[in-house]
Amino acid sequence: MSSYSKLIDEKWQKIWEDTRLYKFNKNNVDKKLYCLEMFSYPSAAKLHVGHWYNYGPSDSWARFKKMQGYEVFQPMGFDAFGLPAENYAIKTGVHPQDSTLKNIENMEEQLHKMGGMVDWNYELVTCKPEYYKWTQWVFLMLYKKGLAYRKEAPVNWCPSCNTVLANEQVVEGACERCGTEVLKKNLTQWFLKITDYADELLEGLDNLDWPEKTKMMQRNWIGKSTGAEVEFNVYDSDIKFKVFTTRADTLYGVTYVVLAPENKIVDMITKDEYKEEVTKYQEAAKKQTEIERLSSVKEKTGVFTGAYAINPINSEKVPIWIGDYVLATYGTGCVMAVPAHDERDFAFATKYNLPIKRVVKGYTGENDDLPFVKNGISVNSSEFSGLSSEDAKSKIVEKLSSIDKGDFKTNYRLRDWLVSRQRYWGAPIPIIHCDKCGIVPVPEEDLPISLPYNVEFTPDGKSPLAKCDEFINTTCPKCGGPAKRDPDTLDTFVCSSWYFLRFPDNKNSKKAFDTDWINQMLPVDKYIGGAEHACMHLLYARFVTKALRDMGYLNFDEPFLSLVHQGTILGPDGNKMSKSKGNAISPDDYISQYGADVFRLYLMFGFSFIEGGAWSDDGIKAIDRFLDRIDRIVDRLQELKKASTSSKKVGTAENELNYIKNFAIKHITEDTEKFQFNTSIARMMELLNALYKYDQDIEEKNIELFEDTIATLVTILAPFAPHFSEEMWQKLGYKYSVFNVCWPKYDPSALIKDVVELGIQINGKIKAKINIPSDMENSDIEKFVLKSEKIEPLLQGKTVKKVIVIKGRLVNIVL
RNA sequence: GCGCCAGUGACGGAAUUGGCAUACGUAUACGAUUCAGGGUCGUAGUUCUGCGGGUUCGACUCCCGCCUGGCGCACCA
Repeated sequence: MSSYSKLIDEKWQKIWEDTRLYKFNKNNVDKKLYCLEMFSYPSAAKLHVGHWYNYGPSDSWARFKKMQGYEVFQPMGFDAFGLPAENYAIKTGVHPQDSTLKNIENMEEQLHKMGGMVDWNYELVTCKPEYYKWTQWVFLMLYKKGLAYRKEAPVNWCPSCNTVLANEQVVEGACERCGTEVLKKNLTQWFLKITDYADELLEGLDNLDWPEKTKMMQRNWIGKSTGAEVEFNVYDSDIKFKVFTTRADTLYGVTYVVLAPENKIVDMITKDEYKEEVTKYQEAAKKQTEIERLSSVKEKTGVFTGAYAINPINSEKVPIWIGDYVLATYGTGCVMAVPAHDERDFAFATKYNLPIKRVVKGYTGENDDLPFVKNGISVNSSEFSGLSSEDAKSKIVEKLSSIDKGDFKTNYRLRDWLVSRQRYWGAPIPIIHCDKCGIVPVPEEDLPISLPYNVEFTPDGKSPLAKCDEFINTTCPKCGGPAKRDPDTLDTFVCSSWYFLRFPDNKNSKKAFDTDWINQMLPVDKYIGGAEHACMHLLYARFVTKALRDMGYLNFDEPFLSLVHQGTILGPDGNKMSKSKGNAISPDDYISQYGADVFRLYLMFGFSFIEGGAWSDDGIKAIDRFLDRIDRIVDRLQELKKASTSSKKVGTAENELNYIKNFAIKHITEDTEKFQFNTSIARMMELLNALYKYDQDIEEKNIELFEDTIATLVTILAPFAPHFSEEMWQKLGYKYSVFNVCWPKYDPSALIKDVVELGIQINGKIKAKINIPSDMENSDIEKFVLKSEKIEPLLQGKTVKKVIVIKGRLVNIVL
């Protein structure tokens, strides 16, 4: 049995706290390293494996960096506003504030038990007025900069949560949280103009040390598309409309146009005899759920409006249809249909017997059956016939531009960020609505707009705050007349879009943060958290950072220079852990049985950090054994020191041990840097095995080397098993704390072996292994190998065509 | 449907500027132990990288096609 247990954890946690070992020293800001893990939602349940898997390994990385001499800033906080607490309140009657604060207390205690290197003086909690005051300030700044605006929009409405959802929170037409089908509803909502930054958000990705996959997701999400806008006139009318297209080269092939059913001009152009049909279709489209509307397998439908449009390039008259496969929210809400060269238009035209006109042919020999959607050579396109699709695109747009009927245009899939929620548990939007003065921002000095405690928040589709008289009624700061506060609260992603700026200056009561100080402390050097935030939180945080930079509050462009996503730990059965499946692993049970370090080590050793994988109980026992073995070798050293004197000999065995020690230092340093904790720990195990071997094989030991190697092992282990390593360090009789020791450096000369073993291949197949002095020349190696007793017989009667010698690795003999 | 990533012993996983495949651990077997069980210590094996082809002296690694799994996007004009 190991002497390590959770008692050791408690002992060192107390000592660390008493000695303030993890106090962040502001004077060393020149050596700062901001290591941030995504803060967590204070849930009622205990810390789950996911929390440990995020915070444990990240903490080890941070400790590793501290030992390398960095002044590590690793804060901890809580993303404390949001729906779960409110839903819980609706169900149980416990006020969100009460449950949230209690949960935070719980989680703080549990996080302490993990043994993280956290300076808790920098803690922040987003639902406390001293934090959300500044969330409101950020909103006001965005408003003043013209980046926050209100508009009526068809929004995603979850009838179960009774709230508006952002596009990102709708998954396959259903509410991300509760799975209920999402409906459309028209409401006046607050938006943040993230689209103003679309291009910079896209281009900035190139220089970030982020997982390629995540960058790709953001690129897709932003969805930059370059093309042209083309203006069509409605026949017999003054009405004009624009379409967006990426295939201006197919303009001669337009045989009809389609408007989204929601498009405003539909009612203006529809001929009387088609009104009934069109209205019916619009109603039906409105009733459709997102699922039906967006399903790509669904057959395309539409109705004719009776109106015609004039193609600006050839003055052809084409019918105007409406169809729900055209999205009101993308481009201009209208498309020009080229059935010959677009699959959707082709399907639609076939169904409704609309003409199909080829204007592109394939290159010689290419199959160009319709619909032919690739680039080719323009045909039937007047003076543009014969041009390549690429050339025709630009030439046609240039012509349109010259007659003022179109121009090059870039579109984005990214939409503005909808931030208002008809919910209680969030930061109130600091805006006042006055009948006389309209929208009036709350003056900065009046912040925070406090969230009242006694509010009826049962959902009925209205903002709970609207029903709270003492909150909603106020006076207009401009005219002094009676006015109402904005009844909505901010999306919690607003809270988390700037929290990393607040951490280093969390106690500042005068400003959200001090610009000079934050410019020194940021950007975050290493950001660690789940991949599920790739398109929301990470994009919003980048946007807010850029906006604040443009207002002069920051001098850097990107908040997170380097990003790592941890994988997911699955249940022992390989499925996602869940209570209902009964495959959840409770960290607490393991902590009390084995101690925090065993649990943390197992999480680092048993998986590739970014991959994750299925839990296994056997793995944790292996780690327990590993620590036990270290404990025993430390005891063994004490014994040896008492019993015998050290030999000064440095022979083969000593060189070998020294080699493995330096090999371990080198690789652990490199691997830990890259979050490859599993291989780092494997190298420690090898080093430990070498120590056991040395102890067993060698009678007269070089105890100094033996001790030095053990000390190195404990030092290297410290970031991974902090409590245990402190205990061992103390047992070895060294001065507190092991975390004040410098991370060891390896001696390159110790890694050069006198003799190396080369693999000998004949025609690429390994036939033998031969020891060769490492300084032997290639030509000598060749001679030596060919004459060696293992190889020579194999070459009898054969001609050696070629010998390839790869120094230090292998020799390949080609026959 | 499109895009990206992955597929390695019984298992978790290592090794990709092409160079001794399976480090480390688990499980298994055998041996040792003042060895009941358990623990501890030591030793051992796992014809070979999803499938088929190609390039090469040499391919887990590069190229082409396919299969399987995961993730993302999904009428974006």
